[in-house]
Amino acid sequence: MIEPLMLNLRTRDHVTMHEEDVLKRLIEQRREFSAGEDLVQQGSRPSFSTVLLKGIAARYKVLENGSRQITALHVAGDFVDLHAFELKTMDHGVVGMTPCQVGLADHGGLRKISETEPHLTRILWLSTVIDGAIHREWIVAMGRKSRKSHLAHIVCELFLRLKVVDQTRGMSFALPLTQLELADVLGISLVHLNKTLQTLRRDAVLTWVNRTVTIENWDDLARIAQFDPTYLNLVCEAR
Amino acid sequence: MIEPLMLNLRTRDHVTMHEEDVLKRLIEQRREFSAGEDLVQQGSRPSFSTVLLKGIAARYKVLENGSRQITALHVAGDFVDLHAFELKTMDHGVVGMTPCQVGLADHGGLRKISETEPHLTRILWLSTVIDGAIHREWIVAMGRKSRKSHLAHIVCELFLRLKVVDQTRGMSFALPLTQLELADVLGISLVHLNKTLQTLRRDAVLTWVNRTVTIENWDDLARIAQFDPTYLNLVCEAR
DNA sequence: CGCAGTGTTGAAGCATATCAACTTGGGTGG
DNA sequence: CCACCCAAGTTGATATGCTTCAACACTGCG
Repeated sequence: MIEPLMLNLRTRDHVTMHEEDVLKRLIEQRREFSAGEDLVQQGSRPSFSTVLLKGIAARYKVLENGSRQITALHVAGDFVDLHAFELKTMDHGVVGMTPCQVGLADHGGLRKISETEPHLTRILWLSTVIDGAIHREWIVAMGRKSRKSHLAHIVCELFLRLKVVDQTRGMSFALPLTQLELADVLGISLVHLNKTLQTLRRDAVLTWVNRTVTIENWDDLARIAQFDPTYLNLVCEAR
Repeated sequence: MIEPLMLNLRTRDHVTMHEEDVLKRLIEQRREFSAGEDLVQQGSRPSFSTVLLKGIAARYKVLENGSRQITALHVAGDFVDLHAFELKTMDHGVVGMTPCQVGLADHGGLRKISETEPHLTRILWLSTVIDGAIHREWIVAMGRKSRKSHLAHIVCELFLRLKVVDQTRGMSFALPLTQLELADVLGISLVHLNKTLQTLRRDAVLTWVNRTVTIENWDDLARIAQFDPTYLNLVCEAR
């Protein structure tokens, strides 16, 4: 089922039953990946794009010295490499942070959609452009926010993105990452991430036990993060 | 004339004469901005997108404490806010780093193109997706590279992007930014940028005098930057 | 039971910010 | 034409943030 994808898209624009049908036929094939497995290899030229249906995945690059930077996190309902339909060659890898179930969208089928379904094409285009907006927000957080603020920002963002696809419970959500993986998101060391996390716990804005984050005080968390959700485009309007 | 835009697009894919005509008719209106002026305001809902035809512009966000982070640099031939066609609301501002000449592409016209010109639509989509690829590369540089490496990376990237639109002379190009502006690109302090720059000069990989950068040793510069141009998609293939 | 992955802690050293002063060069008004 | 001014660049000193190294605690699992 491509439910999460539909929840994701319908948060931003109306999608007709016909368009939903087209997507269902596009994304017939399924695959499963275990945690730590690459969903997409850097340098590959995939003939299909991948929609995450279950789990959490990350785009990443590894540098010469072996350090890794995660450039994006993806949740159910996200295309993890729709841009590959345009770029052809993957300039980064995508790895599962958890066991992942995905759907595959053939590039031939996508091309056909771009020829016959202009509105649906714009919606798909939109979803790549929202990726870009998130990238920009991450750049701002990395460049000009404190690590504490950056971490708070990531939590705020993940909460809202997971809420869209119905993966939150109250103010809690599953965050089955290790601290090392989170450090690779922020671009800091494991030790420093650990200490930064503790400052947020000490401020009583969140807890993170049993791989589950609970936001205890959204307003304070958002204030620490200087979080403004505009960039997530959680607004349904004609595109 | 939209020459730089055509050079930009034709580097990535074949563009027919008909498509060029369509773009010419789309981008009829011109505007001029002086250095330091906003081309696009954060929070605005523009009814057109902006192609930079002359000059250098930057996307940026300003935080509560007044610090600024530049999230992208744009050169002639770049759409600075094509994503606004999809996102509707600008989540960041765009400012001219130099006097800028731009062309305006009406969103109504873009919508029409998306209905009638699928191939051209894919090319425009591609250009937003390349923006995203550049964002990711910046995230990697900010998170996991040394400031020296990051700065070298910016120089390598700008050189290749300017070469595409014929704005280089040999191994030199105009870089009419102040060090303060460059510091806002890297997300570091002005003082530290200055000292980082000097390490590159000491390594004799580049000079920067009279607002002109000359790359004295590309191989060393690229090695310091760990620069791999794949992400710029400087490859002409059918999209 | 022991092992491996994960989380936590403290200490030492390097990287970067901040503050403050000084230099340089081009532009402008007296 | 000179004196001045201002923006941009440069430099050194000090303080803070962050990394690295190393050790130890906890937990789930074979």
